[in-house]
Amino acid sequence: MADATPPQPTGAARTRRPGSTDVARLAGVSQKTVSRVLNGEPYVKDEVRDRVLRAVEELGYRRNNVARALNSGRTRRIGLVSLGTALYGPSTLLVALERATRSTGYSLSVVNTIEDDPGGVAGAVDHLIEQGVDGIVLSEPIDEGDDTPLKIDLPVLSFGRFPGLQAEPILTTGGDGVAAGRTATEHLLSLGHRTVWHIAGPQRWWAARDRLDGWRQALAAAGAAEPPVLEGDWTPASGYQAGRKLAADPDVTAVFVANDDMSIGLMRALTEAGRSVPDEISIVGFDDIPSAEYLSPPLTTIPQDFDAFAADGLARLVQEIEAPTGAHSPEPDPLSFRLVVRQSTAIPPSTRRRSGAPRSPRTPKKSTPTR
Amino acid sequence: MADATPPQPTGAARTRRPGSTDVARLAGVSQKTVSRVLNGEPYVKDEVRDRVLRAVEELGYRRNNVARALNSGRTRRIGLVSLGTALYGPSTLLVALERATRSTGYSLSVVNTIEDDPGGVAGAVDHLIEQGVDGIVLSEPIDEGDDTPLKIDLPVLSFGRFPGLQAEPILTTGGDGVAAGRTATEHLLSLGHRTVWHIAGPQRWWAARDRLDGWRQALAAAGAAEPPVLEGDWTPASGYQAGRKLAADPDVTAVFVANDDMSIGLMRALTEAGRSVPDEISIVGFDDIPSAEYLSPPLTTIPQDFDAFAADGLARLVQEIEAPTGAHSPEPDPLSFRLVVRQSTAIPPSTRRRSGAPRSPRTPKKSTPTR
DNA sequence: TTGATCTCTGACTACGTAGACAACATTCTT
DNA sequence: AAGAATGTTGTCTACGTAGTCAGAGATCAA
Repeated sequence: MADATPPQPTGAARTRRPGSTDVARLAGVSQKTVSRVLNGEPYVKDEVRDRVLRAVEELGYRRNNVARALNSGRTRRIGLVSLGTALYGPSTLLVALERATRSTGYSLSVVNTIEDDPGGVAGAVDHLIEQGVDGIVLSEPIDEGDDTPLKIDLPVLSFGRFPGLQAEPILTTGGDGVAAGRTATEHLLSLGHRTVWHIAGPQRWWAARDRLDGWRQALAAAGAAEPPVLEGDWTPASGYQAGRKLAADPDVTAVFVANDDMSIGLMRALTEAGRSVPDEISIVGFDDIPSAEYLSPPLTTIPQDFDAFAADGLARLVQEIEAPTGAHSPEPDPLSFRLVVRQSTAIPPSTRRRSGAPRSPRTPKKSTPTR
Repeated sequence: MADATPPQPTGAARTRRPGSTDVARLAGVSQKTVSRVLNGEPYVKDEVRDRVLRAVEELGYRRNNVARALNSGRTRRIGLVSLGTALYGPSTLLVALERATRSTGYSLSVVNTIEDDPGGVAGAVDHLIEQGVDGIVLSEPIDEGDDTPLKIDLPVLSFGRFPGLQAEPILTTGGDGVAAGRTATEHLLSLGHRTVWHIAGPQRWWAARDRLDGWRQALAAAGAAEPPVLEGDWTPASGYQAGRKLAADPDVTAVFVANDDMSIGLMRALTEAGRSVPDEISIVGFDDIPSAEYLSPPLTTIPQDFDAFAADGLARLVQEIEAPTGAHSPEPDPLSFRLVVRQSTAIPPSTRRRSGAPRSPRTPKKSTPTR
C-alpha cells in the first residue's frame, strides 16, 4: 500500500502498457495480490478480488507473457518447422496444428525451411530455440543427406518417422504411410491390373519413401512385376512430366500417384495423349484434396486425417512438456487410412474385353469409404 | 570478477541453459562485457572479445530472447491472423509471409480465426498481443458484421482494404482486386460474350466483394446485362453447386469465378451436364493455382503474386515498427494483375457460327501472360 | 606536468511476473 | 482461554539481458 513512489512524469504522454504494479497501485493492494487474483489463486478476499478486477478493467491491463515466460522459464509456445511450400498436405497440417495448439492454450511459431536455406532444418530449429519455444514440431520429415544427426534437447513431435533425429523425447504421429501405399496398390491389383506403376514423391521425404515401400510390398506380395519408379516433386507439373512418359507406354494400365496434385498433371498428360481414364488407365492418388472429387473423372484417393494427427500429436507433446515422463510412453498405433473409391479406377481393358459389358464409368456416383 | 558466488549445487544434474553470467564467469569478465561482445559494441579489447567468444562456444551459450524482449519491450515477432482454412490463397500467403518475416530477422506467430470462434478476429488479435508481438498482419480481411470496430494499438498490415479497422498505422498491400475483376470480365466480353455470369466468393471477405465490384463495373461499362450473382465459399463443392444452376441455363456462355477451386467444381458440373468448356461456356478463374494449367481444359485465370505482396507489406511493417513515422507514409499504388490466357475461354457459340471456322480448342498451347 | 580526452570495464538497475517466506488476522480445538 | 490451524496479504527476490553511469587506465595536447 506504499504510495510513496518517486515523482513520476505525470504530464507527458505515457503510452507504456500498464503492468501489474499499476493495477496494484490503483486497487490499493500489493503487486503480488494482483498476481494472485489473475492466477486464480486461493486466499484472496472476494472484496479485494473485485477491487483488483475493476482496476484491471479500468486500465485495460493485460498480462505480459514475456515476463511470465522469463520468470517461469517456459513460453507456452510451440515451434513448427515447415517446408517453405504451400502444398496441400503441409498447409492443411499447419492449420490443424494451429487449432490444436491453441486449444491447449499454447501458441504457435512457424519457421520454414527453404530449399536453399543455410542450415536447413537444423537452422530452423535453432531459430526457434533462440526465440524460446517449449517444444518443436517437425511437420515434414525429410532426409537432408548430411551425416550429422539432428540433435534437439527439447520435446519433439514428428509427423512420420524421422531417422537421424535425436531428441529428449521424440513423439511420432501420422498414419502408416507404408500400409497406405499397400492399400492403394492392392486396390488396383484387385481390379485385375497385371501390375501398377508408381509416380513417387521426392525421395528426400520420408513420407514419399513410405508410400513407395508400400507399393513395392504390395507388388511383391502379388508377384507382380515392379516397373521403374518415376519421381516427381509433388507438383502437377512434375506429374505431367511423368505422365508424358507413361502415356507413351501401352503397357501402363494402372498408376498409383503419391499425391493428388501430381495426379492432376498425370491426367492432363493422358488426356492430351488421347488415353482415357479410367477406361485405359486407372489412377489412385493420395491426400484427397478438396477438388479431387470434382476432377474429370473424380479421383480415387487416400485421405489423410490431418486434424486427427495434429490433435493427437500435439496433445501428447504438450503433456510431455508439462509433465515430462522421460520414459517414452509407448507410441500409440498409427492411425489407419481408408481408400475413397471414385471414378478414376476401373477394370483393365484386357480383362474387360474378356468379361464383356464395359460399364459406363461416367455415372456420377457418391464416394465410397472403404475399410 | 567476483567469484564468491553462494554455494551452488555442483553435483546434481544441472540442465539449466547457460546465461550470459555463466559465460562471464568462465571468461573472467563481467556479464555486461559479455553483452557488449554479443551485441558487437565497440570498446572491447580484442583479447577480451576472443576470450568471451571462446567461453560462449564452450558452453554452447545462446542469447535468451525472452529476456531481451522483456528488457527492450520488443519481441521482434510478428503476429499473423489467418482464417482457419487451408485455402490456396491464404496458405500461399502464409508461406510467403514467413519467408519475408524471417528475412527481416523477425519471427512469426500464427493464430487462426475459426468460424465459430469466440471473439473472432478480435479474439485472435488479443491472443497475439498477449503473447507479445510488435506488429500484426491480417491476411484475410473479412467483415464480421459486428458494429464495434476492430481497434488495435499496434502497427497493422492488412492484405486489401479492411473497413472498420482502427490501428495506429495501418498499412495495406495486395493487388487491386476491383481492377482484377474488371480485367477478367473484360476479357470475356472482348471475346464477344453478350454478358458474363459470376460465381462470387463469400461476401464476408472484402477481397470477394472487390472482385464482384470489378465484375459489375466491367458489365456496366460495356452496357451488358447483370445476371444474378451466385455466391460460393471458395471450395470446389460450392463451385459445383453453382455450376449445376448455370448448366441448366442455356443463356450462360461465360463465367468469371472468384477463384480457381470453385472453377474446378463448376467445370465438373458442366461436364456432367454435357456442356463443353470452352466451346459452349468460357471460364475465367482467379489465383492460378498450380494445377490450373493442368486441368481439362487448362484454366484461364488471374495469378496473385503473394510473394511480392508479402515482401512489400512486411518490409513496410517492420520499418514502421523500428522507426515509427506516425505520419502514414503514402500507400504505394497497389500492384497490378495480369491475366493468364489458357484454354478455358473462347469465342461464344453464336459468334462462332457467324464467323465460320470453329478452331479446335484442344490444341495444347503454352499459357500466355497478358499485360 | 596537468588536465583533457578517449578507451575499456564493471557495478547497479529496470523490465513484469510469480515463488518463497514472513507477518498478521481469523477461526477452530481442547 | 491458550494454542494450533487456517486464511489473507505483503516484502523480497530471481529470471537473463542491456542501459546508465562511474571509474580506471591509456593517450594526447598545451
